[in-house]
Amino acid sequence: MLLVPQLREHLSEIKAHLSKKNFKDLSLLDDVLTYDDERKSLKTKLDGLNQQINEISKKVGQAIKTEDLSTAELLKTQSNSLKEEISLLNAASKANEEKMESLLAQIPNIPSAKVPEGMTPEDNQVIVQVGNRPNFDFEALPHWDLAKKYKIFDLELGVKLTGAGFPVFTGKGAVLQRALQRYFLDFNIKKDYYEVIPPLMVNRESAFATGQLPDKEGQMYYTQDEFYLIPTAEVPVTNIYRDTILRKEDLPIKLTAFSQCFRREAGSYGKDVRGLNRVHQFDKVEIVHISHPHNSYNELEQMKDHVAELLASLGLEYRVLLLCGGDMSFASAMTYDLEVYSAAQEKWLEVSSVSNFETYQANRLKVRFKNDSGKNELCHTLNGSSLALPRIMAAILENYQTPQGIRIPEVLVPYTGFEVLD
RNA sequence: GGAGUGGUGGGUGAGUGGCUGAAACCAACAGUUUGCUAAACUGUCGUACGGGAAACUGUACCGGGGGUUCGAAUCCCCCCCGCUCCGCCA
Repeated sequence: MLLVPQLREHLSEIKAHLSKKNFKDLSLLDDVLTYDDERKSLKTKLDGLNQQINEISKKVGQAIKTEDLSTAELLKTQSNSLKEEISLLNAASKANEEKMESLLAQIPNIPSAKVPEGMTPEDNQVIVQVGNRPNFDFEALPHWDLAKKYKIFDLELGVKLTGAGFPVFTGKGAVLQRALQRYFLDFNIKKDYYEVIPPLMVNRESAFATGQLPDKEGQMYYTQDEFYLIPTAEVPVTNIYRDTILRKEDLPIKLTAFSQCFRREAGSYGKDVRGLNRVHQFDKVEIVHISHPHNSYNELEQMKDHVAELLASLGLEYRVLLLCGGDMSFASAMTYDLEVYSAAQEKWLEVSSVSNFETYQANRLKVRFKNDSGKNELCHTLNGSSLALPRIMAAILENYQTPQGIRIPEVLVPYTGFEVLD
């Protein structure tokens, strides 16, 4: 959520930046400020009335002590008449704040100045493109065909066990999947990330704090115990620091976590969702930073470079996109997408998305640190995938295929124990 | 699932109606001193919002919500969560 004082101070700039995000409803911002004015004036009135009651109550106590019962009775009547006024104002102020919150929740994060203009994926800026694509002198198969040929994963079996979009990894495919998990984690740990294994279900508060609720409720699986299955490890991991005040020296906090991720992805069908391109349950290794506001964009660059290095180490051709305003997510201030080229599908697959949320999440999370003047200040939060497994798996299968089997990238061989998947 | 017990500031923990926004201790921070990777002493030390240029000041908050009362951390009701024992299971 945006911060109202910022909104007040930089209204016209914020409006200008938001239109870059294709956000049309700019009058919402003015409405928020109107509600905020009302909030303040109600608060002032209420505080004054409460003060009066407090003073009267003290006098009642004294009067009773000195056995001046008639004064006490008189004061009680005064207090009672104030109470009616207070309960009216209380109701008004509650309604006011709820309305203001709900408006505020509809306003997306402000894109950073560096975010390019644009509405569609075509407007994203390609920052770098690295690596070579394989030249096949045979007919290259998409990964869903390779999966059948080499028994790597089985989607039909998943349908039997659960439903569409729940792949069952089998044999060497399962080993490769496990190798990827471990390799990614080890790579992150070498770069000073601290590993956690979070719960796969979270409560309502956690889902709200990172912004999954209320807007994306339909995207999450929900259990009878009122827990949400996590759509990404970002949710539990970032929530570790919910409602905390950190010391400046603690920053940045760099965490990594492997988890299964669960997404309902309602209403998506067709070619883009074949094979592992889009599934309901998948594996992902996530990185999360809690950062000092002055350093967060530095850290965004580091995270982006970190993921790029990881992709390069797998020998995959990749490119880095700086997303344009219109293609960014609601809560992000700036996002890099990393994509690998799938030679057999002949298209780019998004395998990581690295974002700086600035204070947008931190405001809900209440993650703060003591700044130099001793005041509590919101941290910035960032996160990214490092990496999402299914599409990496797809890209490895497709790009490393030979007529004899799938070659395993060198860095993974110590983890798989075999060099060719056949 | 059954029974019991409890939720207070960064932590431990006192507090059963006004003198309690909250003792004490620990941690943290600042300073003094003896000078040596430490100890002792002194001081500071919750959060949010409002008013104010500021010093400062007001209000709210003792798991959450409601109620009783002039006045609630303290009494009543509902809900949530933790812990212990039993049961079940890995």
